[in-house]
Order: sequence, then C-alpha cells, then structure tokens
Amino acid sequence: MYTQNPNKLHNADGNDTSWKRAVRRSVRTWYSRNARTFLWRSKNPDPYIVLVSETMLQQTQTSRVQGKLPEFLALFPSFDALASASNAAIIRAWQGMGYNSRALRLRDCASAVVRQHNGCLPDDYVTLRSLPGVGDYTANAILAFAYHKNVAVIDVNIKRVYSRLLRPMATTHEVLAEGVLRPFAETVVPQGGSSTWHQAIMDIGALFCTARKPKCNDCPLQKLCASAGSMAEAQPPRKTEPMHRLEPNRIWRGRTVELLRNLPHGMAIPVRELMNRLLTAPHTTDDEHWFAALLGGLQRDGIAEEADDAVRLKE
DNA sequence: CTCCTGACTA
DNA sequence: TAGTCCGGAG
Repeated sequence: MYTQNPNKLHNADGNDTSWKRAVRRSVRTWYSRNARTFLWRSKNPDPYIVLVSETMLQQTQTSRVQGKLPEFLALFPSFDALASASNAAIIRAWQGMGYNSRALRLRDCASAVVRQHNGCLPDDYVTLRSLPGVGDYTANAILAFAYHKNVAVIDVNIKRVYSRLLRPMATTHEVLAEGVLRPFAETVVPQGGSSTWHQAIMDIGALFCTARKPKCNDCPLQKLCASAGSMAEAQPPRKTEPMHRLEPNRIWRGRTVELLRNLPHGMAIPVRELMNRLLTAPHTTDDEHWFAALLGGLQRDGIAEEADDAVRLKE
C-alpha cells in the first residue's frame, strides 16, 4: 500500500509493478462509479460506430460528438451507405464538426473497407494505418474499443495523464517524450481490459488532469502522481495563423463552406457574389488573390468545385 | 483568448 | 519537424 509516490523517492523508470498495480486499482475503483456515459461506449460496440465516433473525436470535444453522432449514423448507418455518399452529402452531414477533410477521409476509409476488406473493418494495426484518416491514435483506439486488443492508446489526454503521473512535470504544458511515454503506456495497460482502461484514463484527463488548471485535489490518482499540485501554470507556445483582414484564414474558410452548405443542393454561386457575402466592399486585388487561393484550397481538398466562375460543394 | 480523445503534407 | 485544417464552449 503506497502512501507516497515512489517516483518522488527514487525516480522510478516505470517498471515499479506494485506502483502500477496501485494505479490500476485506483483507476478501476474510480471508473466503476464515475464513468462518463457516451453513445459510443458500450460493452461490445459495432466497429463501424467505433470508426465514426473516433474520427469525430479527433481534436473535437465529446459534447459535440454526442450530438452529431446519431444524426450522422441515421444518414449513413453502415460502411456501404457511407462508402457511396457524395462529397457534398458528407460535408453537409459534417456541419458544425470542423476539419471537413477528415469527413471525406472517413468516407474514403469506408470505401476502402467495402472494396478491399470485404466490408469488415480490419483488426490489425498495419492494415488499419493504411486506411485514409486512420493515424496512430485512431488505429489503436479501434483495436482497443472495437476488438479489445491489449494495445496502448495515446491521445493528447492520455499523454498528459501519463506524463504527469510518471515524472514530475515542471509546467502544465510539459509532456514526456514519445520514447518514454510509449513503453510506459504499453506496460501499464491491464491485460484484457484495455477498452475500459483507456476510457477511464481519458475521463480522468478530461475531468481532473486538464491541460491548464488540473484539479489535483479531486483526482483519484493524486496520491500516486509525481506531479500532483506541483506544476507551474504555463502558457502554451503561441502558434501564429495566416490571417486576412484581421481574422484567421480558417475562419474565412469555415464561413465559405457554411455558405456553400446552405445553397440549394447542386446549385453553384458566382465567385463574385460569394465574395460579396463574405467581405465588405470594396475588394482590393489583394482580396481577390487571397480568395482565389482560398477557393483553390477548397477544391484541392475535394470540398468545393468551380466552373464558369461559379462555385458549389463538390458533388 | 484557450482548449479539445489528430491526420496529413511538405 | 512545422503548418494546415475547424468550430463551439468556457
């Protein structure tokens, strides 16, 4: 029975199995009574639903996915239904989710599953990683949540929790390097319980071990954590975004896609008129070059198509 | 303003 | 490895 974090005493290398057992027990006890309930959490989830929900959850809050997932599944209830959906239908169904390209990749992924894998989502890492839109996180999430494999799932939440738990982090935005994190992640997963385990760690990351202001005093891992209560609150490095007229390009791009979504299906809008709806006149040549580049990006990404100086969602 | 269950490209 | 893509809630 630990009363102190061994890492504070002898800089544990992560192989302290009794400490890990204590961590697992605390997590399991807490989760058994406090698990968040989500549509995508069930004992034996449909792999299709796991793929859709995990894709939606990339860089997106659970609350938004909770609302959108049922709508999306009603429109595209199966790999087959999703695989044959048009770009425009996908983009419209994705409204409010952001990162529209991942929706098209999800459709392409469903298409690959239907055509190359007999309509069955693969259950090995290498094949999953070969699918569009499936990176390291999503591949491992599918293996853990859909197939109950003993893999290590590492997302931004889990990365934060493990880093702080294992070693004293000086500031709230500091995390351990992949080379330290991965071996720990792989050995801390309870055999046969990876699905519940990772859901639990993500809950703890979302509810207590938050990015900026962690609630260490309420955390079920406080007594076992190397960083509890000792991190400086640091501001993350500021990332500069490309701007136009004092607003980030992504905002303009989002507005443009939203306008295209709300056109009657199949209808194109003249580029000039679209610009007028977005930007207050007068338009400079700089505005026009910038907007041409924006539309070029939407076409490159398969979101919009342009013909005869008019633009619409790609059919 | 920041944060959120990343993936992709150059 | 750094930049891009997105939007809503706090």
